[in-house]
Amino acid sequence: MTTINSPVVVWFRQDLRIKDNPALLAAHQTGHPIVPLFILDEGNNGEWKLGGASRWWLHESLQRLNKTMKGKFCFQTGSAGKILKRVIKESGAEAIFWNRCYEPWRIVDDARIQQALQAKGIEVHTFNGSLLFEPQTTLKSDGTPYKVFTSFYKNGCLGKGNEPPQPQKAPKDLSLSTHTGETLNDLNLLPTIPWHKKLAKHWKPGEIAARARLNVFLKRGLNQYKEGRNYPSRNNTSRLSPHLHFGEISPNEVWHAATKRMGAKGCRKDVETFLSELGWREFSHSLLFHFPDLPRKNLQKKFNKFPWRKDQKSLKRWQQGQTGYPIVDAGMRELWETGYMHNRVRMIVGSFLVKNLMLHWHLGEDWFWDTLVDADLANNSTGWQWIAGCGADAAPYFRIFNPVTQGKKFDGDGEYVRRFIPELKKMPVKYLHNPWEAPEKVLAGAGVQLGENYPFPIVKLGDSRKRALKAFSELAK
DNA sequence: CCTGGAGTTGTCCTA
DNA sequence: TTAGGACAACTCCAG
Repeated sequence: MTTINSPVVVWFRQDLRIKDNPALLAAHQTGHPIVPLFILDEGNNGEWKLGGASRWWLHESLQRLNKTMKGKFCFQTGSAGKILKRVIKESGAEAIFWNRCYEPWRIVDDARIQQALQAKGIEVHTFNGSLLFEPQTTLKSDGTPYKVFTSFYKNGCLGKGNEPPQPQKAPKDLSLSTHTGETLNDLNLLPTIPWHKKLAKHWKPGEIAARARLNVFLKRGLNQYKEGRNYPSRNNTSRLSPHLHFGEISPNEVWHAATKRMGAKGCRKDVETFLSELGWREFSHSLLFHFPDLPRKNLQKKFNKFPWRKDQKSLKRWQQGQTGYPIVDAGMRELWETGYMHNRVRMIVGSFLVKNLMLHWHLGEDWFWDTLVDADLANNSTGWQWIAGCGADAAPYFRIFNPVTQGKKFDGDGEYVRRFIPELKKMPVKYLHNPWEAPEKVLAGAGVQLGENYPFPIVKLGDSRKRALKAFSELAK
């Protein structure tokens, strides 16, 4: 850069933080004033437009980052390529910094933008700000990508004594430069009907809240994590997923903070299990990178002829938490109410949709995409392919979750179901997960009238299980 | 190239 | 009551 005092641009995307943000740090170290920029570019991501819950989170997160930046953020809407060119020209910037993103359309678009800017003599500096290890660096010795988690994790990214980088400090005394743009509200991220107010009751987006969440988890959730993470009414899961998705906290920071607890008495297994969840995040991103069709195409081709049913009515019931299976309905209502669902329950509702209802995994994937605050292309696609059994390292087809067994096992006292299904609040625990089997007297005593204030099961477990097993086993032939 | 062990999270039946 | 095996075969991966 030749011109003294010419600004540099930092293009923020899924790295909405100042600590351990390599692009921001590098820009800061140039000594030039920084134009912090966010572009809402919805033109190039095909059918994966930001979901409703994600839009709310993004709005909140940007608002907080803008505050950290003393209100100097430059917001823009439109084509990223065009806007970058314009902002760079208008501001007189000679360099731009960003952290890389991994959605297939972004990889393509970013490469194009980088080339175009460099052709104009602009310095472009890009960094890894979102992953412990980037997907192109973790390959088998024959140069091909891993398809099995355990090998990927143990021999791949953590192989040969590899350790994720230590997090870097937040730059002090940022020198910021204003550039005219739109306001945050102009991005129109919030819905017109204020349904997002309920999300705000359960979540606090932003970097400060993300770090606070991490600390609460380390203090209260990590102990007994390995066991406790399976029980949806307990507070053992980290709930860091949306913070990680939007880059409000870096995986490096989370990794090293958790690793420090390894020495605590009896905590080693818990820490290891938690770290492996970060490993799954890496694995998902690796799969998406190497198999960009992952969100829409069965990784195992033989699934292309699977006889998915078409049944709008059942889909609706599933979405609304009206299937008549309490643990499934509680999960779907948790999702609608809070923008989140406990991991074990995600598997239960997923298995139910794909196996018991035999509806296409894309339908579940789409619904999660729209309603989850942690909606993430890599994690969402990998998860649905796994539960449908068509992905890499997938669940065997005969692994069909029984919602009653799962409910009794992992929500034995029914606390979770009662929390999200008030109409079953008074059901005795013996019939809470299978109210259709309760004697009339018990139902009446609990104020439950099946078919009136809580539905009868929409499918029979035994029959639908057999139907799925048959369909899945026929695929092999 | 060959070989053998293994693969996140289940369920159901039988003895 | 509980523990073990069947469920299916295939692909992946390391040596």
